[in-house]
Amino acid sequence: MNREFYKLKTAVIKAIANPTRLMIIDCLREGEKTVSEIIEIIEDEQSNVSKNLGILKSQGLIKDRKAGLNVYYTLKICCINEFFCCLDNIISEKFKHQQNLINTLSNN
Amino acid sequence: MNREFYKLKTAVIKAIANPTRLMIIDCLREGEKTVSEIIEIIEDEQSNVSKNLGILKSQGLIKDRKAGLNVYYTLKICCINEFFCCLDNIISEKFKHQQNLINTLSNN
DNA sequence: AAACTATATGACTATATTGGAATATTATCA
DNA sequence: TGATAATATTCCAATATAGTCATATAGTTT
Repeated sequence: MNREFYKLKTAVIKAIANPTRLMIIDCLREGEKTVSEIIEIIEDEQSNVSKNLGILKSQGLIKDRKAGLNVYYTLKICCINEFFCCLDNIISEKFKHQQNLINTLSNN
Repeated sequence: MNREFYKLKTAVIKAIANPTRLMIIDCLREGEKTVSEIIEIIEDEQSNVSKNLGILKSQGLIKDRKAGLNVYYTLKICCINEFFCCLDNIISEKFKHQQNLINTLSNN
C-alpha cells in the first residue's frame, strides 16, 4: 500500500469534507455562478466563500472563468451526483439505525 | 440552505478523508477482515487502526461482528466503487493538468 | 486619475484532528 | 485463577483547519 497515493486521494476528499464547501458544490450543481451569487445563496462571508472556492479549485473540483469584475465558477466533477446519492443513502441508513435504537430503548 | 444537514453530510465525508481510513476501506473491499489482518496489510499501529475503525463505524460506513477474541469488519457502503472511480478520475485529471503546466513551462 | 465593485489574500485566534504510548477491557486457554 | 491474545480506550503534543477581520488586487466607471 502506497501511503503517498492515499494522501493525494485524501486531499481531494478533504476538499469536500466541509459544510461551506458542500453548500458551494450544491449550488454550483444548478450551473455556473459568480462569487457574489454564491455568497447570496449560501449566506456566508465573502472572504470565507472566496477562500473555500480556492480550496475546491486547487483540488480540481471546480474551474473558474473571469469576465470583467466577475469570476464565474463551474463544477468539474461529473460523478458528483452519484456520490451525493450514495451519501444520502448512508445518512438515511444512519438515521434509521438511530431511530431503531430509540424505539428499542423506549419499549423497555 | 440548511447548514445542519450539511454538517451531517460533512461528518460522513470526513470519515473517509484520512489516509489510514482510506487504506482500511480499500482493504475491506476484498471482504471481511479482522483488526489484526488489517493492521498487517496497512502496516500501522494497532491503536491507530482500532481508533480509525471506530470512526468509520460511527459514521455507518463499516460494521463489525465479534467472534471470540477477534472482531471482523465489513464494508457497508455499496456505492463505494463508483465513488472511488470518480475520485481516481479527478486525481488523474489533476495530474494531467499539472503535467501540461510543466510542459508549457519547459517549452518557453 | 479617483472612486467604486468584485474577488482574493494575509494575519490571527479558536477549534479539530492526528498518531503514538500507555493502559484498560474482554475472551480464551492452561 | 493466572497468563496470554486481540481489540478498545485514554491521554497527550503536534499539526491542520476553520472562519473573521482587515487589507490587497484588478477591472470598471466617471
